[in-house]
Amino acid sequence: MSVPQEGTDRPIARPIASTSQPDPRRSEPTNRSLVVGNSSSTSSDLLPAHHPNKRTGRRVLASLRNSISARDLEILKSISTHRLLTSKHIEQLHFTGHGSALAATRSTNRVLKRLDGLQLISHLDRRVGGVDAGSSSYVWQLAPAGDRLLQIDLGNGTRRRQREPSVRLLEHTLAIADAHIALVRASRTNDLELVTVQVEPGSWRYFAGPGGVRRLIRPDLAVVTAQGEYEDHWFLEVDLGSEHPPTVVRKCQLYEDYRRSGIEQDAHNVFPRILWVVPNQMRADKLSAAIRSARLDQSLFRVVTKEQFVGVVIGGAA
DNA sequence: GTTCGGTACTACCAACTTTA
DNA sequence: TAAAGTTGGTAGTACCGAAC
Repeated sequence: MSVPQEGTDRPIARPIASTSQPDPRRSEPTNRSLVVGNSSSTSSDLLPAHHPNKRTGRRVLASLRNSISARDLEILKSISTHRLLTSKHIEQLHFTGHGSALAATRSTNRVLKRLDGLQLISHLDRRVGGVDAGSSSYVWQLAPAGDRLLQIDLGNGTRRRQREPSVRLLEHTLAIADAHIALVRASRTNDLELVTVQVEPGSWRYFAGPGGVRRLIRPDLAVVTAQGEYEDHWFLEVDLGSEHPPTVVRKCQLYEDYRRSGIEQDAHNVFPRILWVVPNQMRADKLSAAIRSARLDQSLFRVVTKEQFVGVVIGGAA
């Protein structure tokens, strides 16, 4: 669902489902760059100048790169993109052609164990508290070697610092991955066409606030879907029920400010609808009431449960 | 507290596929 | 063609929540 720019309520390439909302565009965009975290340094630059294995390390990584399959590399890229993924996430993304679900799971675990053995990935220790009952999946992250290998492959030089995530960050990161993979699965069943999905930090948007102050909105996902003749733009905010409604309202206000900048409309002719994905109906009612009670453009926001979320995206203009 | 059922994961083995 | 790698079936362990 997209909110059209005033005066140009349809995009150039494709008609867009839209709300009838005036668009008070104001300031000229002063900063439309996205933060992608790239730099021009090479992987050998990542090692200290005095490092005794500065060149050997790169050769080992190059050898590793040649020894792993294309699927292995895609798995590393997926983990890098999301920072943290469970075994089940990786199975749903990369192990879809197996004879049975059990076979897919087994194959997934074998491959992950092999990549773990190569020290390209590592898993967190937490395995307790799965869905309803039972153990939860392993949660995987790139190991330093896996990170460097990807930088070589992608020609980037920025490494991510390895650290144990907090429980809150872990849950939020995995919930975002859940949402992304739910869309991927829907696209596989032809329920919708997934045009683009940007995760953080690619989903971030900078804009100029009052007085030219640089401001930033950080959607969890920036998604463009297509259905038939229509293309829908969304900013997804995955809510775990941990933020107070006033905090959510402040974020909504920030989205309205960004909309007034006109940056998104200049790029796409439309402004995305902001979709809050919440854990249950009670939370949905609470956030909806908070947004209603604030001086916000109601048509810009939609609050849905995680069970309703894919259906709403498929519905587009719903 | 015990039992049961659900989920995730692993080990072993056999069959199949790929590669040198 | 043989070795190596991959895949799938079966059986088992570990862990947790729910029911009793």
